[in-house]
Formats: sequence, structure tokens, C-alpha cells
Amino acid sequence: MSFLLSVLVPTPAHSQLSGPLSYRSAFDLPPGSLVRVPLGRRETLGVVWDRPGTEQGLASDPEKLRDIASALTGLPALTPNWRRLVAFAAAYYQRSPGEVALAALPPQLRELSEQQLQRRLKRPLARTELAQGSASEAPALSVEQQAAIDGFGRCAGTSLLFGATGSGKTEVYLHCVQELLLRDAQAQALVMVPEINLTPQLEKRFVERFGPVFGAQSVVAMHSGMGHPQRLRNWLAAHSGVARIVLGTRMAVFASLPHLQLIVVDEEHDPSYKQQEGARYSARDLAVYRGRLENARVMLGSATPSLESWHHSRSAEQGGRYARLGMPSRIGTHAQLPQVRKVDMNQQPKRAVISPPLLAAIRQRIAAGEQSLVFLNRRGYAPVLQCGSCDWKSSCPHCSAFRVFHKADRSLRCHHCGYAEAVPRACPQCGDLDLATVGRGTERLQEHLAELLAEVRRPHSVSPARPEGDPVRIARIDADSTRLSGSLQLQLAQVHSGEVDVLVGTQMIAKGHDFRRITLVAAINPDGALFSSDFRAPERLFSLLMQAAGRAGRDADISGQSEMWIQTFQPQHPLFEALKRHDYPAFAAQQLGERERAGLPPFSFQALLRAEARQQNVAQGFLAAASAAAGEQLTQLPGFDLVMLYPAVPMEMQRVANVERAQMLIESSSRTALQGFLAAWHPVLQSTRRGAAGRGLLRWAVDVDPLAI
DNA sequence: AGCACGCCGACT
DNA sequence: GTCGGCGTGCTC
Repeated sequence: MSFLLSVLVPTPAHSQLSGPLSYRSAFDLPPGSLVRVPLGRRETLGVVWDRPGTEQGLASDPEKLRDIASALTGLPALTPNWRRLVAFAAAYYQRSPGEVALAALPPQLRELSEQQLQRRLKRPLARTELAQGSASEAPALSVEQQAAIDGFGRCAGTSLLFGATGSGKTEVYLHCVQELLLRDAQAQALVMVPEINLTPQLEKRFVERFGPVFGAQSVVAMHSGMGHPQRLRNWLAAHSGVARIVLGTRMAVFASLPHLQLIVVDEEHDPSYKQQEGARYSARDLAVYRGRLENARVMLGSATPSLESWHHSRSAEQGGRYARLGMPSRIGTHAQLPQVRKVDMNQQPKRAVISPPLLAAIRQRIAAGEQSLVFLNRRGYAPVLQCGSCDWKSSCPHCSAFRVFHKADRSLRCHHCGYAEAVPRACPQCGDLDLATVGRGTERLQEHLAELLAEVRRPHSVSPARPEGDPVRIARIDADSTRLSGSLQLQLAQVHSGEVDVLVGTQMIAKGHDFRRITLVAAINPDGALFSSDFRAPERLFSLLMQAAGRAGRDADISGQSEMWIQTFQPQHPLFEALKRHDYPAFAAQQLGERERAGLPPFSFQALLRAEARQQNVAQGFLAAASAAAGEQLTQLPGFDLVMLYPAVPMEMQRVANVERAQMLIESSSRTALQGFLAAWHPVLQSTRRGAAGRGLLRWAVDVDPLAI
């Protein structure tokens, strides 16, 4: 007697075998079981999927049926809800369920044989004893925090916690998690953050609070920066129910949590929640979906929610689906949001990088022993190197971008493909020695500030040899200065200890880190986003500036005098006006009005079809052929008339690493119509690929709900 | 996607 | 004469 199993294996949607494959097994296994199966010449991990019904297209040829190699019997099966989540994500984002399912499992599970796994499972869990010390005392809640928690307790489904920076959102998360865990001895919570960098400090807080109560294993992290053995250990802890709280980045939305009852998505507006390769899912959107599936509560938190979530949290009478919980005030009796000061750069000396009033303000802060954060969204020394006598520029030979001049190691580096060369002594084209930098990045800003502040002395010298004070210390935090692991934590520690007077950095430092002693934050050149072709650029800029402003004066004692400086040539711009008032609702209302008039998300739904080829015309040719094929073959599809296909265009970054890229926008007023179209289009795309354009390199992918167009 | 097979250039 | 490039095809 043998059983027939339908098994998901890691096959991409491109290939012909995008569905489950059929295998024979000597014993029956329930759906959700993990098995190892032969696939071609190799053996791979698979997930038992549906009960194979006769109606389902099994192996076309019964002769081809093969036996499963083994079953990972030590593991409980993945839950039906987990499988539903995977199935939904695969369908919604146009990937194969096998690819999504296997990518959602820890990599080491794919490599381990059954025996190895058995050994792993027998190994006692590391340190199951309670964490040291007693549970850290939960601070008293503010009135607003208490109201938010009460509000969350009252309503079902998804809530949007709209809380100003410094209003204590994390404490609300901790409280809701604690309440759940105490109420239900099995319940599990999932807490997501946008960046790996933010997990350690959050993990610390959760472990301090819950470790002593529920055990050191009760809180586990899940993100791609972890080693594989650790990742497997944490996954198993969550899967077995030992871990009560999973903290992680977007990948954690797929964690196996059999008793999931609460999902928190912190900084829900953050673009990092959208995966940008493979299955391009939005972990925030999947969290909301998973909440519905599992009948779990979902809390989305942000000081500047995504316009989508904000729109969903409008009043129920207006059709809103999320409850909106507001926490407008900062914690602490005297805590205030920083005052926003705009510098009209039209009135400043030409070519001034740091305007005189800003420089004076920074000097004052140094004199007062306070810290400043200067923020420029461009790393390196200068974005372009240029020849003074011919037209040579530091273009990347492989990409449609300039290589950035990095002074620290005297290199020209392409930030897109990584191609790096030593800075040439003379112009490679004409031999002239007059090579000049154009524009500025954080490296140069740091150098520039050092010159401007050269004669300034910091007060309270620790060195008796210098009674007049020490020179100002200017640190820089960006992707270059933190390349080595641990160096970010080290640099942050230096800022916290007060060794640093001025901190220069990219948006990396605007996110999440608590800087107690920073009282001045300055955006050097934020204007770019005001004129971007990307309709989401203003939303991102507003959120970034609000977040950056939130870095200032988090210490209640000094928050009264903290300031956010904006250098701009557009001082009257409504975005800055709203920022000055810390008025996200006004900004959101204005943006949503524009979006509605223009028929943009969240008032319409979008997808992109992207193509990559050696030549631009091949990439565009594929898209055009795909579009034409849709027009020929799919006109009878219900809702087809609601779907708009735009012409194929080169991508903004047209060439990366010698690959030409093009894309095509698909838009619809109906999500259902768009989904229906994409699903029906998929086989058409496959046959288009195999047809005329099908020679040479040609890759294509669909991006549903793209963040940038 | 892997991983094979299969047919054309620069090296021991 | 081999090593190795990636084009094409298959995987229950």
C-alpha cells in the first residue's frame, strides 16, 4: 500500500512546474509535513501540500512517480493557516507556492538530512533557564498610552497606532504583548521592525521585560543577518511554541507560529517592509492578511503612517477598515517636539553648503555641550568626478550611473554594481590633471564641517593639558563607516557617551536610534524629493524628516530647546509648512487629495512588469509583445476593461551591471480586476518568453504594489 | 532555480 | 589536446 502526496518543491514560477509535484510514500503524511524528495538529480526539501485529489493534474505519466526520500517526522506539520498564507502570497505576488514556501523556511532546514535534524532536535535547547534578574519594571503609562491600549483592547482586527516620535509606542507594544502572554499561556506574538539594525535594541528591551517571566527562550529574533544554526534554532523554538515572541524583519512574517494571536508592525510606513527581489511581497500587507487568517490582532505603528494605512484608518462611516489610535504627545512632562526652522537658501551666500545661521546654531550647541546631527542622503565624498578640460565624467562602464568618489580609500565606486577603481591621477580621456569633484556626500560634508569648526573648542575638557578645551569631534555614520560588523554599535556608543559633538550621516541615522543628547538635527539638502518623478517621494521625505526631527531632544530635560533645521530653496512648500507644524494629518490630507485626483494609489492598484536583457530593445520588445498578447488573448477576461496597460519604458536606472532594464506599468481601479488579469497573463508571459523574443538573456518579473515606479 | 548535456575559444 | 564559457532543456 502506498500513498500519493502532493509536495511543494522550490521551483520558480518561470519554470513549467510551478505547482505541487506528486510523489509516492509508504505512509500517509498530513499536509504541512516536511519531506525530502528527489527532484531531477538532486534531493530537496519539500512541503506536503494538499491531499491530492484525482481531479488535480497529478504527474501526467504515473510511471514518472518517484518515492519521497524521507520524512522529517520529528517536526510537527506546518499549520493550515501557514499554508494559506503561503498560498495567498504566492498567488498575490505572482510566484510559485513552492518558491515562497521554501524561501520562508530556514535555510539550514533545506540542507539537513533527517538524521541530522533528529540530532538537532534531541540537543537540549540552549539555556532554557530563566534569564538573570527580575523582570524589569514596566514604567507607568501615560494617559495617551493607556488610552491607546484600551482602544486596542476594544476593537478587533487591525489598528493603526499613530504616535509621535517619542510618544512611547514601544511601551504600548510591550504592554499589549505582555497582556496577551499573561492571559493565554500558549499565545504567541510577532513583532516586526524594518531594519536588522533595529532588532538588537528591541530584542534587549523585550528580553529584559519578558525573559525573567517566560524564560530566555521565550523571545527569539529572526532576520537574515543571523547565522544559519541560530536561525534554525529560533525557527524551531517558534514552530514548537517554546518561543512566545518572535522579533524580526520582514521575513519574520512567514515564521511558523502555531499560536499566533498578535502581530505588531513597527514603523509600518517603512519601505524596507517591501521585499525587492524574488517574491516581492509587502510584509506589512501580509501581516494584515495573516492577522485576518489567524484571527489575530494586528497593530501597525508609525508617526508618519503610509498613506495606504492612513487611508484605511479613516472613520468607519467613510469606509475605513482599521481603528486609528492616536498618541500625539511626547512622553515626559516638559517634552516637546523640536521646533522646525527653515533656512531659505535663496537668501544665503551662493554655494554655501552649511548656511551661516545653521553653522552658528551648531556652534552654540557645541558650546552648550550638546550634540548636533547633520544629515545628507548621499554617501561618499562626491557623487561625480569630472575633467576640467574635456567632457569626461566618472561614469560607470557597466551602469547608467556615475561612480562616486570616495576619498578615504581614493576610489571611484559604483553604488549600483560595486565596480571600483583607484581614482585616476589624470583624466583617462585627455590626460589633463585637472580632475574636480562635483557635488558632495557625507564624507566631504564631514571634512567641510571639520574646517568650519576647526577653531571651535568643546567645553569641559577632560584633558588637563588643554585647559582651553579639546577640538570638536565630528563622526560620520553611513553604509561606508559601518561596513564592518559591530562598527555601527561601536559608533553609536561613542555618540551616546558624549565623545562626539557633531554627527554626520545618511538616513541610516534617522531611523529608530535613540540619541538622548542630540538637540539639533539639520537636513542639508532635502529638496530633491520635491521634484522627483516618483509620486511617493514627498511621502518618503516627510516621513524621513519627521523621523530625523524625532532624533532631537528625546531627553525630556532638554527637549524644550531642540531644533530641526531644514535648508531649502523652497521654503514655502506645503510639505515643509506641514512639517513645521508637525502636522502629519494635514500633509496626508493634501497628498491623498492629489493622489485621488490623479488616480494614484491608494485610489488605484498597480503592478509592474519588469524585463532585463542585454539590449534595451530586447527588454522593451518582450514587454511590448506581452502587452500585445494580452490585448489579443485576454479581452474576454472579466474586468479586463478595468485594466490599463501603459507602454514599455526604460527603467530610471536603465543599465545595471551591463544589463538593460525596462518596465511597464499596469493599473486598475479594481484590485480584483488587476489580480485576475495578472493571474491570466502569467501563462501568456511564459509563452511570449519562449516565442520570438526568446533568445539570449531575458529575465522578467512582476512587481505587485510596487513602491517606486 | 539547480543541474545536466553540449558545442566552440585559450591554456597546461 | 583539455578546461571552461553559457545556451538549452528537464525536473513528479
